[in-house]
Amino acid sequence: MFNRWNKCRKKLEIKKKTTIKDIATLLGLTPSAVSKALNDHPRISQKTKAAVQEAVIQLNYQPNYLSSALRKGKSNLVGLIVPRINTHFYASVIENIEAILNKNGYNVIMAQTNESYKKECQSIYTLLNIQVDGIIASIASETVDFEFYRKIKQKGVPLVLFDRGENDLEVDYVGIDDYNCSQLIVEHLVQQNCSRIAHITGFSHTRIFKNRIRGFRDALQKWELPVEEDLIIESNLQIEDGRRIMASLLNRKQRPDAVYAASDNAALGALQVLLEKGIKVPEEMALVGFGNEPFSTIMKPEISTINQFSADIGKEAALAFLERIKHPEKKVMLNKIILDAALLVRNSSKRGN
Amino acid sequence: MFNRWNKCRKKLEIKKKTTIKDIATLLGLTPSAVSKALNDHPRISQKTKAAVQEAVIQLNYQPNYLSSALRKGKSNLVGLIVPRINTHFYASVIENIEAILNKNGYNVIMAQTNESYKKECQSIYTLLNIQVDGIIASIASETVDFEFYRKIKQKGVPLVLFDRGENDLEVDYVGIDDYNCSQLIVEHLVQQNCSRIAHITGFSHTRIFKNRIRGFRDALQKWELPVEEDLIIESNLQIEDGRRIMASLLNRKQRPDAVYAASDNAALGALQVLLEKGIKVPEEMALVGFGNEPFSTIMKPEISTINQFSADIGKEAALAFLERIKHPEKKVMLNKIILDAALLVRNSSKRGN
DNA sequence: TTGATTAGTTCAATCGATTGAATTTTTTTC
DNA sequence: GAAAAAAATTCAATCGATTGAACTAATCAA
Repeated sequence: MFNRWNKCRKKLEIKKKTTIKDIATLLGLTPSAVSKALNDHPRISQKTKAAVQEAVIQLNYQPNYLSSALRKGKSNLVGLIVPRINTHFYASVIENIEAILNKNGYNVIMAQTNESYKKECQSIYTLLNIQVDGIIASIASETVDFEFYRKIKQKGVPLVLFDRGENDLEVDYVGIDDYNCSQLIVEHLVQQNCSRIAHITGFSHTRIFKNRIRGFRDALQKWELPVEEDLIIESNLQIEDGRRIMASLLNRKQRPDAVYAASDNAALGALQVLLEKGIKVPEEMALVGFGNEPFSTIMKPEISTINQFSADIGKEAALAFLERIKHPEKKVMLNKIILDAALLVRNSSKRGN
Repeated sequence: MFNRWNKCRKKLEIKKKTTIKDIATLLGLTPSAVSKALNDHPRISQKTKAAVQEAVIQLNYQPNYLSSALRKGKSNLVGLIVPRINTHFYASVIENIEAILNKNGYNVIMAQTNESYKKECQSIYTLLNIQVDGIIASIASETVDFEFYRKIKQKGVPLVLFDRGENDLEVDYVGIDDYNCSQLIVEHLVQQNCSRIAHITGFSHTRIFKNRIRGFRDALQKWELPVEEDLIIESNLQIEDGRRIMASLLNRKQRPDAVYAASDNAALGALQVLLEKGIKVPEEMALVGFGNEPFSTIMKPEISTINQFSADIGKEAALAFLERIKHPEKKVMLNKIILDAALLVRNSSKRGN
C-alpha cells in the first residue's frame, strides 16, 4: 500500500527528499563529511562547513530524524502521561513542559489516561515501544498497582512524576506540599471563626489526597478542634459530587460552618447548592477550593483556593527530566521537588471580622 | 555522553534490549525469517511463527519502532497543531482524535501555538522534520499567511484542518456551519422579541468569524432588522474583552437589547458586567455565547450557547486523515465535512413570552 | 529417475545518518 | 627536500528491521 504511494510520488517527482548524499554529490564530498559538517565536527574545515550550510539551504534539506534517532539510540521524544488535559492545571503544566523540552530539542508525545488504569498501561507500553527518551507522568486516580511504572524504570528510561506521585517508585517527583496546604487552609478558616470544618477529598489511596487529609487532621488537632470522621468525605471531586455532598451536609442536624474541598470543581458544586438554598457564603458557610482553576473567580462570591503554580510544576518536571538525561550515571532514587503553593483568600471564606 | 550511558548500561547488564537477532539466535533462524514471521508473511510456516511468538514473550521483545519506521518510510506519528488546549472544545477534540488514531496504530504529537504565527511555523517545521505521517491542525488566530501549510502539502504529507480552516489551502476540513449558527441565534433572539442585537466577534480575518458575521448580517436582513455596523465588534474573545465591550455597549445612548458573543468566554465577561450593574438578563439584555464550554452552565442565569459537538469534530478529523492515508492516490482537494451544531437555549436568552 | 512445484528460508541490499579508524592532503619543521 | 605533524576527508561498519530475489529442501507429477 505504502509502496505504491512512494512509487507514485517518485513517478510524479513530487518526492524531493534530499539526503546528505545529495549534498555530498553536489559538493563532491562523502556523506560522512557532510554529516560531520552538519554536526560541527572539529575536524571539518570552516570552508566545508560553510559550503554544506549553503547546500542545505539550496536543496532545502531536512535531516531524517528517524535515521539519526536510530543510529544515536535516542528518539528525542518524551512521553507525557496525564489523567486529563481539560483542566487549567494540567493544560498549564503541559504548556510549560512542552515549551522547555522543545527549547532543548525534545518533542512531546501526549497520552491521556482519562483516569483509567488500563489506558495508562497501554500508554506506557506504547511510549516505551516508540522508544521515548523519557516519560513524565501524573498517575491516574484508578491506579494502585505500579508495575507498569516499574517497567519504565527497569528499561532505564528516565521517569519523572508530578502532582500525582508515589514514593515507592523512587523516582523524581515534582509537586506541592499538600500536607502544608491543608494546614494553611484550616488555619485560615479557624481565623475566620469557623469551628466545624468539613473536608471533601479525593480518593484516599492517592498520595496527594492522603497527605491533604493528614494535614487536615493534624491542623484540626493543632487548633484544638475535634476531628469528626464523618466530615471527611471521599469523592471523585467533580462538580456533581460537590453538589451531592454539600446537599447531604446541609441535611445534617449539626451543619458544619466551613467546607474545604480538595478541588475547585467540587467547591463550585458546593457553592452552587449553597447559593440555590440561599445560604450566606461565607457568613453561614465558608468555602475553600483547591487548584485555582480560572472559573474560581467567575462566581459571586469568588472562591478561595490554593494556587498550585502549575507553570512552575511543569518547568521543574521538564528540568528534572533534562537533569536526568544529562547525568545518566546518577543513581535513580526518590528525589522530591516540593514547590511552594499559596492560599488565595477570596470572598467565599473572607468573613469580615 | 549518551554512549557513556549505553556502555554503563551494558556493563551493568541492565540493557536487555532484545532485537530480532536475539530471537533468531535463540531459534536458530535468520533475522529476516523472524521479521517475516512477526509480520505474518505467507511464506513462513505456522510452526515457525508460533515459535517466534513464544520467543517474543520469553525474551520480552519489543520491536524497535525507529528502525522499522525508517525502513518503511513512515513514522506512525501524526502531528496535532492546536491554538490552545485549555478550552473544553479543543480538549475534547484532541481526546477523540487521539482515541481514534491510537486505535489505528498511530501516535499523536501535540503542538500548541498559543495563537502565535511564529510558534505555528516552528511547530510545522518540527513536525515535518520528525517525519510525521500527517498533520491535523486548527489555524492560529494570528495566521494570515499560509505558506507553511502549503509546505506540508508540497511534501505530500496529508493535512486535515478543523474548526479554523482555510479554503484556499484546498485540503480536508472538518467544522460546523458557522453561517447557519449565526442565523439560528438571530432567529432565536428575534423570537424572544429582541430587535437590536450586538455581535461580539473574533478577528474578522479568520474564516469562521467571517462566516459568523456574514450569517449575522444576512439573518438581520432576513428578519428585517437594520444592520448597525457599530454593533459588530471585533475582539480576542477572552473574558476581559467581553467585559470591556459589554461595558462600552451599556454606555451608549441607545443600548442593544441582546448580545451574541462568538465565544462563551466573551459571553461570560459580558454577563459578569451585566450582573454587576444589576441589569436583568434576559429581560433587559438577552445573551448568547458560542461553544458550550462547561462553565456556561455554572452562572445564574445559565448562558445560551452553540453546542459544537467537539467529539464529533475530533472523530471526523481523525477519520479524514485515515481516509487520506488509505487512498493516497486520491487527488488532494478541498473537502469540507460540515457537521451539525445546535443552539442550546438557556435562561440567559429565554424571555418568558 | 528426472523435472517441475511449492514451501520455507536465507542472502544481501536498503532506509539515512553517524562515528572511530584509516587514509590522504596540506602544512610545518629541520 | 625529506620527515614529521597537523588538518581534512574518506572508509566501512553500525543502528534494527524490512523485502525482493535467490536458494534449498521437500513434495508431486510424469
